[in-house]
Amino acid sequence: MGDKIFRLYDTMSKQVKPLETREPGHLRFYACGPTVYSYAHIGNFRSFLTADLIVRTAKALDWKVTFVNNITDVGHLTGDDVADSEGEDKLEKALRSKEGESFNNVWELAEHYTAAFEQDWQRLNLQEPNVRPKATQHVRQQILAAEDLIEKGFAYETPTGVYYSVESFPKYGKLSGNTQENLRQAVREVVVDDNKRAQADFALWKKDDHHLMQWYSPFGWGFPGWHIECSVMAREYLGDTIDLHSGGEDNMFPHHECEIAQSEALTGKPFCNHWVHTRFLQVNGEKMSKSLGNFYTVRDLIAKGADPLAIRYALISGIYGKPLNFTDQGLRDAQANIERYRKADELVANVTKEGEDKLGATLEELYDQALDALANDLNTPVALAKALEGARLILREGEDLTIPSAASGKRFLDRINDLLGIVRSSYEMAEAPKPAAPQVDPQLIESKIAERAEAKKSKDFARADAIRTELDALGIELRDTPTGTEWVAKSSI
RNA sequence: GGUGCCGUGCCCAAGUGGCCUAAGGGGACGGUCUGCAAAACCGUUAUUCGGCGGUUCGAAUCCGCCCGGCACCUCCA
Repeated sequence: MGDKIFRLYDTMSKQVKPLETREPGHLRFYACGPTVYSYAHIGNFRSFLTADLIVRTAKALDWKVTFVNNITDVGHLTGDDVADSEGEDKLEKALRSKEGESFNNVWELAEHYTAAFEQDWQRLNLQEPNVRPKATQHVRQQILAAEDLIEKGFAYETPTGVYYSVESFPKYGKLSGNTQENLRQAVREVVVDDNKRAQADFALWKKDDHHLMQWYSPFGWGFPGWHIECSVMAREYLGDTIDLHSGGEDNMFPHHECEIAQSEALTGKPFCNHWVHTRFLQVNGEKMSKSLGNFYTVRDLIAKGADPLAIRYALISGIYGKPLNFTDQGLRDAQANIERYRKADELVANVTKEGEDKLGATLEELYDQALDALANDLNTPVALAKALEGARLILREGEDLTIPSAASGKRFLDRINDLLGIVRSSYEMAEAPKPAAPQVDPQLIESKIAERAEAKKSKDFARADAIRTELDALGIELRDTPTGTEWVAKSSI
């Protein structure tokens, strides 16, 4: 099994190629994490889910994985107005905004959103990274890197900061397909800083003694540039050359381009052998934006009654390299599928019938097909189709499911869950397991169900149906099963 | 202007030269089950792949042009 090939599209070479590890069977993987100035939205998580599926696939191939996902808790600049001079800090801006009013300072704000991010991460059932380093805890290394780059002739100091000289690194632009000539032309319209040698030069350190987050450096008070944190943290936890680096498509330029320039200038070695970028998520066929009102955070959707695993399912139902259209209908589709897995999972847990194993061989084959699909440029739709086919095979047996078949079924669901994370969450949810319908008292529901059972017993079906209709209006759906009546809260999504 | 991704049934979405008269899900319709429902299960639902040309024995898949969507080009995953 260890000889299976894991193919992924590589942005640098613009082709699908085998993911290779410098140390056989050990993947060193860095995924760019969030800037913690607000709650993560589902588009952020589409990108993190790509990383999660890569980790899961690699593990399923029996690789060892060292996975690093950073937290950017330094504000940097909003860049909406002036990019590299006096732009506004994102954390500072968030601190002043309405939702920021409850924080005493930027540090508390960053901590709050970091904790929220980690919670969302777990709710969507992503596997924990080996290291989740924070930019603020690596400022010293970032300063040292800036000094080192000056010494090596790749950077220079000005009255406003320390800048990387793009012209000193001829490969700059290779990842994103930009030429330095194009960048010169594009940048000229946006940025004006006469202290910089070339306008495309980017900051390693910003001098600013008014910034809410500032540190002392040989260059005076200030804060590090955005790109240097990833170069420093990737090197610290994964070494000079890493196997794989991922991020959203917007990270291609400038962020990853700058990382390459910094890291390779620092070490003289190749920085990364394989680049993966996730395409943006669209919502109802449009760009997700606050002004269009189609901007969803993970917690908003959960608060509206969406099952976290359904959100996960919906977000991985398209290939990472293509735009994916997220719709309410898509979320409901996902919900229906998640429920099927839950049903199958329940079914295999309670079996008493003796007999043959009728499912083992077929399920084994389906699992292999699902894994093959993921190993083939992370083809999640095919993997999900195979997984669902297996779940249906289990459900089809129903009451006839034998103990050996159920054991095979359980093994299948366990392995599918390790691979795709859609059967059950690895994390204990502190919140109520039954989402939505918080306004309905469960005791009331139970008493209504009991009342209805009496009515049914005395063949008063009109009364029974009336109770069912009554609860339905409250958002409670009844299901009569051989073992009694169950209820589910209807999702409001 | 430069650099990429994409356009498949009512909706979402695989497939990227023959196994495609196009996977899978949702929806709809029919059936099993049920007092009736719901859930689950079974079945039906694209001779066609944005448009027009071309290459080829053969194209949704390759090439050209056109139309449409998305992204990046200094800090939004």
